[in-house]
Amino acid sequence: MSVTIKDIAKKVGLSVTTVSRALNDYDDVNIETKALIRQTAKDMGYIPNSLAQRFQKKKTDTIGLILPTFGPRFSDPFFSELLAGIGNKAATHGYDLLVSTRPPGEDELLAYRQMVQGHRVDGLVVVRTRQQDERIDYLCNVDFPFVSFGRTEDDLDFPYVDEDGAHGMRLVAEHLFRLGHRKIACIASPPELMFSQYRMDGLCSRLAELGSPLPDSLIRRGDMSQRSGYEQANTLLDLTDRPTAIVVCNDLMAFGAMSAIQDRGLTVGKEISIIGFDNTPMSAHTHPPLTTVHQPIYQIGNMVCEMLIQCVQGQQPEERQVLMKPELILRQSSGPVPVS
Amino acid sequence: MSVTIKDIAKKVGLSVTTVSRALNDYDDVNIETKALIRQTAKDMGYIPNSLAQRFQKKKTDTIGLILPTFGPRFSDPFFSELLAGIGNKAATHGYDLLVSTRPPGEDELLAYRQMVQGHRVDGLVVVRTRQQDERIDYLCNVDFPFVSFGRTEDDLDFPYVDEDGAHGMRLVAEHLFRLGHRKIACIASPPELMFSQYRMDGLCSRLAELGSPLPDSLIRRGDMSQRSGYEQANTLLDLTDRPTAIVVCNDLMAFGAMSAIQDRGLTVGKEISIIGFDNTPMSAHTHPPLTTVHQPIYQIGNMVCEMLIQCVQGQQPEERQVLMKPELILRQSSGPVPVS
DNA sequence: TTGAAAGCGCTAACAA
DNA sequence: TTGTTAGCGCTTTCAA
Repeated sequence: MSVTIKDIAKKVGLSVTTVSRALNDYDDVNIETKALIRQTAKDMGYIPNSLAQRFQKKKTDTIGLILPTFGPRFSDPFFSELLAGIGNKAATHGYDLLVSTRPPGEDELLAYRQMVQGHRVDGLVVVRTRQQDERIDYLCNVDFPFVSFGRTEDDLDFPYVDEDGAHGMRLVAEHLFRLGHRKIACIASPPELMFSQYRMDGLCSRLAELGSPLPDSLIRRGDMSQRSGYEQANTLLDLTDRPTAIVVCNDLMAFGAMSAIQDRGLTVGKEISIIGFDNTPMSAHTHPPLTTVHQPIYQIGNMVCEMLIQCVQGQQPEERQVLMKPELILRQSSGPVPVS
Repeated sequence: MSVTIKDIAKKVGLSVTTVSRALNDYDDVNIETKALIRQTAKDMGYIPNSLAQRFQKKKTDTIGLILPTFGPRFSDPFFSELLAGIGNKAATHGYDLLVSTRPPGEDELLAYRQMVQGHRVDGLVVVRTRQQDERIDYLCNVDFPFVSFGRTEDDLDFPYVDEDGAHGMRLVAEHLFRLGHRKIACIASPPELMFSQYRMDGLCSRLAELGSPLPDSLIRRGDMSQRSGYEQANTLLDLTDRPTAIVVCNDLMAFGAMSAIQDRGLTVGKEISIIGFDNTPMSAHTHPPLTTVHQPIYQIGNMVCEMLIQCVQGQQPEERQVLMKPELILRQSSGPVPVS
């Protein structure tokens, strides 16, 4: 089986304590002894049993992430990029990443409990925050280290990174208004998701300020998938007084909306403008390319992870609550209102 | 701090042994005693310390996955869907998923060593196999449980799931040939990836059989990203004797290729046909929708995970090597060769 | 049906 | 500079 420090101790004729100290580079070990032990360990192919180490230290050197995935067809580029951002940063600090995928609901909170109370991870990343977020309530309650991507409604004082969705949408509103659009519709994301609220707030308030408020009759709700973007766009296109622009709360639904428009022989960016949100890599490569709001997901993953590791190691991150200013990426899916 | 079985033992006035046995549902415990203990445990909010359990049992109930990600901009829907397939299946069996992201190279193998020899996981999933795959050599050598998604060149006898890429590409070749295309080009994926080889073999051999062999001058290599699909397509479009169809080895590059064509004012599916491979959710929503080869990634993730868990638990999976037959999905990006 | 005790591999307080 | 010893929380053998 595996080589243990006991084996090494036996081989060199010293105690396990000394071996342990030598391997952990303590400086109360004779320098030659240390060299001998370390060489022997290497020769014997010793690799510490991390199960034992962790048990003993009560640290897992692992951070957890529970992805809220609905249904089997989960493939939002959002998550894979976030995962990479978190995972790569974790790796540079010697941390592992433990991932579960659970649909929101009963089971989800259980997964959090198991990670926390089962001592499976040292800290958690929470993503896709909701208005009243039981996950965050729980983690605050048990005082477990976590950092979230996103805020919540009741402004608890926990560390987070978020993008300023309201600001992003204000840019969108101004852009469309400047292009002359006055019949603007919107396909929103699920209202319980916190970012939906910020984005809608920004869009509605800015449009109202500009004197072109968004009527309820032109608001649709989708589930963030292409399919639902497609379906919701169709209900808007069926209206007798069709909108000239549709603001879509995430790129994926925007792609679906574009198909719906094109299926009717209309030209995106001419007859109808479409604006997305996320700036997924795909958005630069649709036809026409999609005007959208950039969200630096990979960097956000990096930051969240960095902050979490600081928390876990007992330091206060210098910035506990970060709000990133998004940027509007102009492409060809949005254009001047058509003269008709 | 956390509740331990010792606390429960104290509370009910029994030994830790009895508590442990009651909680593990041994049948040599008085039925009433058992009920009392379990109820008490629940009341006290006991959750076993998995660190201790695992250390003791020498099992982690965790499977590992190391994603070979190049560069920071990692967002292939392929991985997120595979991850969901593996993760969800793992969860139903009570297994955790430990994920690292490493670019192929030195560090990557080290990550494997750490997972294996540090007892961090009970088994591993290997993805994106390469021709001579050191990861697989290593795992075979140390006789560690693993299942791969993909085969290797030297046909070692290890468990895998793969899709029959050669077959998929044969379908593509036949489809284009039937549509009258004779000037067919190809944007291939990196040659060291095993699936590239199968796909190219299938494409080239079938086209040759049909009497329309693919000349080297019409083969390009990309890195699987949209950007590189765009660039490589441009080099093909610059040719004086332009191809009438381009077969692209993955959807992402196909999307890029479509943009390149459209940027020149050409119509995809009319002047030039494009065929992808993967059937990512996005492919149904491009304009025009992409003809592609379906690869059931989520299900493959499920199967790989299922097989691995069987291996880990010491059973032989009934099928050790699974090859799935892909299907051609006809959409509007491919059409009859233009009359010119 | 229950309990005492050993031990998993490692670290660390304390003693020598 | 080194060794002795205890202990992390749990399972499991053995004895009662």
